[in-house]
This record gives sequence, C-alpha cells and structure tokens, in this order.
Amino acid sequence: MSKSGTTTPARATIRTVAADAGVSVAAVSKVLRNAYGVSDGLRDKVQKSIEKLDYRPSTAARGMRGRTYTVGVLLVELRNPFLPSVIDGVQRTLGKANYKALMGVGEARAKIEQSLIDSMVDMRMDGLLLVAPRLSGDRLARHAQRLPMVVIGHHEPTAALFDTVNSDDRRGARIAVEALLTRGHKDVHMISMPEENAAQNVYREREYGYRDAMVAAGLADRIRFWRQKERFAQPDGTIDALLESPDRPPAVFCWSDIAAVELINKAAARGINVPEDLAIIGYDDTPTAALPLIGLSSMDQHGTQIGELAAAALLSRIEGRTVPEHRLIEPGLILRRST
Amino acid sequence: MSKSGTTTPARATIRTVAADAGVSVAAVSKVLRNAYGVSDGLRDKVQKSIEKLDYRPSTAARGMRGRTYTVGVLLVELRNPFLPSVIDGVQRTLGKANYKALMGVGEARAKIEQSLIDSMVDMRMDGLLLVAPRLSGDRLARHAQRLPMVVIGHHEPTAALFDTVNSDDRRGARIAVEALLTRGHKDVHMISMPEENAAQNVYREREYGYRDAMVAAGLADRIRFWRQKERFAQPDGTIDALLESPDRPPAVFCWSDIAAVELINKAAARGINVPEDLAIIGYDDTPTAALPLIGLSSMDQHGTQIGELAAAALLSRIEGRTVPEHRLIEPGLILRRST
DNA sequence: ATGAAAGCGCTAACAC
DNA sequence: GTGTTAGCGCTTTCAT
Repeated sequence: MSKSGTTTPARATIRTVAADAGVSVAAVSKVLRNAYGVSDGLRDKVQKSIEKLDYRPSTAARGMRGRTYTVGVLLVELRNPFLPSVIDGVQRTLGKANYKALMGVGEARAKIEQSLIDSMVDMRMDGLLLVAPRLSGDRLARHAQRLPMVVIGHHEPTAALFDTVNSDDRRGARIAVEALLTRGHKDVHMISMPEENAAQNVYREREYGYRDAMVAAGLADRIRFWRQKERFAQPDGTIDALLESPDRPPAVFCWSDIAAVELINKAAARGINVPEDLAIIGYDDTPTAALPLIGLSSMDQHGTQIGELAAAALLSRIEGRTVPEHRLIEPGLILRRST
Repeated sequence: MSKSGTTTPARATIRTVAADAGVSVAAVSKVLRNAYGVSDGLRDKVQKSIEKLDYRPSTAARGMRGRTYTVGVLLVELRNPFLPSVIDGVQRTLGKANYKALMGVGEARAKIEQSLIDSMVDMRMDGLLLVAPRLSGDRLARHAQRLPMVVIGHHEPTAALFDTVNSDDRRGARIAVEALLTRGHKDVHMISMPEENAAQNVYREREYGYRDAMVAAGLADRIRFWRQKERFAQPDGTIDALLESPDRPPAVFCWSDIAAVELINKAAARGINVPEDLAIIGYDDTPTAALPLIGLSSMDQHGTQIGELAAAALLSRIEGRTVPEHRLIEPGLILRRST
C-alpha cells in the first residue's frame, strides 16, 4: 500500500527488502553483489523478496561506496560509420558481464569530450571506453589515472595507464595501396586529414602505411597527400581540387570512406570513369560503400571484434588488471568496382 | 599533498571546499545550485576555492537527494540515419541549460530498452528522452509516471503523462505520394514495415498519409503495401520480390530511406530505369540519398529542430510542467533524380 | 553465517 | 545570510 490515493508506491529500498525477508540490510547487500558468506537459505529468502517488491538497487547510492556496474562510452561523432559495429561488440560483451554502457557524444571536440568524461566520472562509472577521442595522449593518461580506461581508434602502443584496441591501420593502408600498385598505377595519391593534429590518430597510421607501400615500390617521389579540413563529414573543396587538378592521379587511397564516397560521387558527376581513369580505395567498409551504385573498395576494420576486445579489456581492468594491453586487429580488403 | 608517493590526490569534496573557503557545507551547496540567499562575498570565496581545488560535485551523491543535471537519451539503433541530427539538436539545447545527455542504445528491442531505462532511472537521471522506442504506450506511461519524459518518433497525441515531438509523418507521406501522383502514376505502392507492430510507429502514420493521398486521388483500389520484416537495416527479400513481380508498380513510396536506398540500388542492378520505369521517394533525407550516384528524393524531417524542441520540452517538464505537449513538425520534400 | 553501525558526498530543513 | 544536522540508499568493516 502507498500513502495516498493514486500516488505511485514509493520505490523499494534495500531496507524494505531486508524487512520483508526478515534479514539485515548487510545480508541483502551481500546477496546483491553475490559476495562471499551467505547461506543458500538466506539467499533464497532475499531473492524472493526482491522479486516480490520489484526491487532494483539505486546505482546512484551504489556509486557512493562501491561499483555502479556501468561504464561510460565516449563516441566521437554519431555520423561516424565505424561506430555501430563497434558498439554492437561492446554491448554484447558488457551485457554478458551484467554491465551497462551509457554513452556520450563528443561532437569531435576536445572540450565537449572533456566535459562528458567529467560527467561520467562524476556519475562514478566503473570504467571508460573512448572511441576515437580527440583528446591528447596526456589528457587521456590523466583520466586513466583515476579509473579503468580503454581507448579505441587511438594509436599509443606505449601508453602505460590505459589499454588500446585498434585496427592495424598502417598494415591496412599498405594492403590497400599495394592493391592499387598491383593494378599498374604509379601515381597513387592519398586523401587524408590535417597534418597538425594528434599524432595518434588513425589516419596518421594510415599515412605511414601509404608511405611504406610507396617506398617499398620505389615510388617515394610520387608520394602526395591531399589534406581535407577538419570539419567532420563536411565537403571542403579538397576533393574538387584534386579532380580538377592537371596532376589528377590515376589512383587514390582515402583515409576513410567518408572521403572516398565523396570522391567517387564527384568523379561520376564529372564524367570521370572509375576505375579506368580513377581507381579508388576507401577505409571502413561502410554500408554505403557496399551499395551497387557506389561499388567502392574499402578496408574492413572488423569493428564488432574491436568492440568486443575493448569491452573485455575494460572489464578485466575493472577487475584489477594494471599491466597495459595494446591490441591490433588485422583488417581485410574488400574489393569492388572502384579498383 | 597526498598520502603517499605517486598516488593521485584524493578528490575534493564539498567539505574540502567548505574548509578551504572557511564556510559551511550548506553555503557551498547553495552556491553550487545557485540557490537563494548567499552574499556576493561568500559566493566569491566559494567559487575561488572550487577553482583552486578543481572541485566538481559528485553526481552520484547529488542523485541521492536532488538533481543530477543529467538526462537519459534512449536511441533505437545506432544505424538509424535519423539520429545524428536529432542528437545535435538535443545536445545544443541541453548544453545551454547546463544539462548533460547520456545515451543508451536499445538495439530496437523492447527488452533492452526496458533495462536501459531502468539503468537510467537507477542512476537518478532527471528526465528521459526516448527516440523511436519500441516499448508500448502502456510501458512508456508507466515510466513517465516516475520521471519527466519526452518521446520522439512515437505518435500518441493523447498521451497525458509525457510529451511527444514528431515529424508530421502523415502529412509528409501524403506530400510525397502526391508528388508521385502528379507525375501521372496511378499504381503507387508503398514499402512499409510489419502490420502487427505498435500502432504508434512513425511508419504507421506514413501509411495513413499514403492512403489519404491515394483515396483523395480516387485510387483507393490501387493501394498496396509491400511489408519488410522487422530486422533492422537487413535486406529480407521483400524488395527483390517487388522488383521481380509482374505487378511491379511504376512508382513506390518507401517508409524510410533505408528501404528506398536498397530499392534504387537493386533496381539499377536489374537495369530498371529510375525514374522512367520506377519512380521512388524515400523518407529521412539521409546523406546517402543526397549522393549524386544515388539521387534519391526524400522527405526531410528537420531532425535538429525536433531534437531541440524535445529537449526544451523535457527541460520544462523537469522544471515542473505537467500538462502534456504534443508537437508536429512540418517535413519538406527534397526532389532528386529518382522522381 | 549474520547483523549493527559507520560512513560515502551531497541537499534541505531548520536554527541562529 | 549563514551554519548545523539529519538523512538519501547503499557498501563495508567489525562484532557476534
């Protein structure tokens, strides 16, 4: 019964449950966390009362002493096509361990990321999973000092305080570029992002892979970058410039499908034949790349696997592991019409 | 200084701040919430100490008594192209009011949604913003009873306990279908979703709009639905069936770009000319629809605006409003090659 | 194996 | 205008 009329019944607390089951709150707490030292009989009584009263522990209250069984996941930007599969993997792994993920969207801006991470810490989340953060390695380390942390899409294999899980971007880029070179192209260019940004970005690694392949093929002098502005998923003229340039290359490797899709579309709009006059390979193997009308070759990063491994790493860190783990996942080239 | 060696300094609490500023904890608390009755002098002292100690209140502790200044946002499915713009609007509006959004991804399954909402409630979030939930109206009402709630992408204009903000899907569908009828097509079919599902889904409203337009044009007998299976963004043969049917219509209105993009691609793969032999209009105006190689006509829902209005509604509910608000946003038709 | 009781870091009466 | 203090709902020693 509740106090009056149509008011919703007050939410059951650990005390309500203890009273109903005729045991102490400490006993209920132990059952909740299935801690050591409770008899089967007691456990049963408590379980029954929990069901009966539809009791669920307050995460807020828990956060003041113990765990919240919740991890914070920071996403760069919702439009990033790499995210859905990663999150699938994360949720699956977390769910098995009875953990929940609550996410924040950083809008690709360090300031916002910072404040979101603060919120997650303030909420006493048990760990942090960052996906392609813009925050510098220093800042990341600072946060990692305070709670378990795993980072995806950020290459820092020497980081001591947090784990990283990444696609082997350097290798992936090399594989893609080699596929272009195999077709007989010499002037393979790369569309990438601004040079001044964080050295640990995935596209920096992909640039290394591109260089590796070109150098290995004796084409070091043909290396050339076309750099887009930072504005996320926002055309900035770089691709138009490339297509209209007298130096237009016969083959282009793109740091992401975001760029590659724009390139293949603008090439088509100009009547440039792909792949005859312009061969293209992108990165991320987005659903768009796979559309028959697009037919874009791309690197599959195996996002789900990355998400699973990252979540597993975070859980083991929460359980106490402190030695860092840095994993690289082998990506796979998906060849389509554009090559 | 901290206890030992390299340990990070213990986090400042409200007591630390009070001591440093030489005032009471109540005073600090008041400054924090800028509550009534604090002198400028006191406020200044406290602010300084807060800065100096880099203090930030524990949301977990706050949640036990007052507000958390955090709202939970439940997303259907990360692959839904409608989300990014909505979230942009939500974050912008929430940010201005110094609120944070933490999101959960329901994977388009009621069970998961339920558990995520529970988590958000357990965390003592101040309000809930649900985007296209699969949960029934009853369940939604149950949650709304416990805390402020606003729902996007769920048509229930009579809901008393929560607000809704939606695109005027019925009107949007009618506009789209009329555009097809204007081109002289009589057999305009619609690709939609399963019939048995929640009556408040957006695609149900779009079906009404389709019907409206057909009936108004005296074509009630030509109404025909092709229904996809529920599996999200997963081809299920419906579209192949449509394209290979002897009754293949000359024009199709799709409940979402998810279907329309598949349709236009598979049509192309079969050598069917769009729009000559098959005119198409989708819904959501996704980035993919806008690609030159796709050129898909689509309805723009003005997602950002929806997000802003929904967030504003939630904030006003948190501030105490109880009379429900149900808003419909006028969508706009974007015509491209496919029509 | 079980329970009593002391907090965790805040907010909100209430007293001064 | 400012301070004292009783909780909020848990977890966690420490007794028993």
